[in-house]
Amino acid sequence: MARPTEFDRGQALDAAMRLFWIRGYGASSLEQLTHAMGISRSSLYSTFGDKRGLFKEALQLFSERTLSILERERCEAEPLVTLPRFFSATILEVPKRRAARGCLLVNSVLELRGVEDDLNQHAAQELARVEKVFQRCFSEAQARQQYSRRRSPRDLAAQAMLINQGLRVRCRAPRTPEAIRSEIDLACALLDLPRLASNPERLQSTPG
Amino acid sequence: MARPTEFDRGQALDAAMRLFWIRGYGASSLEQLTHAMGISRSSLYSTFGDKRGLFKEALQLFSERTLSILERERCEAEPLVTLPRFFSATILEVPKRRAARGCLLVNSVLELRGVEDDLNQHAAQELARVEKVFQRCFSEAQARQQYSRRRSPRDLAAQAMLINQGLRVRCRAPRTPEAIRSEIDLACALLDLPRLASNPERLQSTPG
DNA sequence: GTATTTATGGAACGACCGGTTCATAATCCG
DNA sequence: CGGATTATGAACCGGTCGTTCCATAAATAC
Repeated sequence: MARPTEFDRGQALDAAMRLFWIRGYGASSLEQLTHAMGISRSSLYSTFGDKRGLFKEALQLFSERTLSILERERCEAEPLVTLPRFFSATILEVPKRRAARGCLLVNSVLELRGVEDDLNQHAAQELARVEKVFQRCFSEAQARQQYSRRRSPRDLAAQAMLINQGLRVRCRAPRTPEAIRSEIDLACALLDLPRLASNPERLQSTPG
Repeated sequence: MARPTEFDRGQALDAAMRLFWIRGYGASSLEQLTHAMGISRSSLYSTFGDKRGLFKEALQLFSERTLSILERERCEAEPLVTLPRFFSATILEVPKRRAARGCLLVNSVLELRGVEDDLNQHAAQELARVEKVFQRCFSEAQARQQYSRRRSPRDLAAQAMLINQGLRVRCRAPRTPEAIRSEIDLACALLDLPRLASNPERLQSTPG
């Protein structure tokens, strides 16, 4: 046998994902990455291959976290409130700095088109997985007679994703928390979904 | 007197804007910029100051072009169809490659947050000017009794901008023209705006 | 203990970055 | 033509990029 790895692979990947989330792929330098991850360049390269490999895993991690939040909300309450609660959970009920990161998948789709097209496709595919969960929400809501059947779940999910992406763009622009809150309400109204309860926002000031 | 400038400042700026539009700010190197603009580094620096200054002017140029398209559509037809026609003019009735660029302002807001915050603010401000025109469209449509007064023009403009941003994200993801077309229809439906006529898409294959 | 295997930190790589400098080319004025 | 002025291209700057390499540290097997 031989010397065991000192760092936690999952923790290191988590830190890398957070940096990519804030600064994007291109603007995250190796020095910043290794510093944030708490490991050396050689460990990074032996563990994740190269910067692109690390980024792919970060995209995957982000996608799975997002899907798990979405699935949790979907199981905890009626399908009709899944999306509003998802918006709230990922935008309002997080530290302000974190909300300003937007969505790593959306950020990556925009940054990498025409520059790193395979990474762009990777991000777009993961976004499609999210949209599929949106679709299931509308499908179940219609089955329970809680939502109009005028449109197919597929179209509704596309509309929801359109609005979700709009919200993630808004998050990256400088905006007050009240403005964000108001835009989430407007977003829910567009989709004929119930607005959030009056005070679900447990905003924290701790960085994350 | 002295030696006259050889290149056209406007043309050079236009070429720079196009490169920023495709590759973003960070991924556009000085070498690529000077090559695209057809001028040398010294000319670039004596004319535009530095890369940031050039980018600011590019943002401005893009914003004014966008606003002029929007104003043109607003004057040519009823305010109710301004937005659908704006979507069509900027997404459908352009070469495929150009549509894939999305919107420079949206791209910049996402790329530069936390990296170049003043440039990010610059882009966000220009987006706000676009939203103001959206607002005027809804205001006029309501005045002409062509649109419900249930919401204020301000809220309606915010909703329209949300959807506009969503569409610009979609444009940067790999999608077929038919899918894009369908999403524009879904976007218009969300806003209770008339869908586009059956065949307004004069798609070109020439690069631009 | 010794041999073996693997992880680690840090130095070093070539390439390219944005930005600057400067000698030269090109124009106009007289 | 000669002199003044300005645009231009190419070389150069220090710095940073992503990546590779290697000597060393740390663990197990014998």
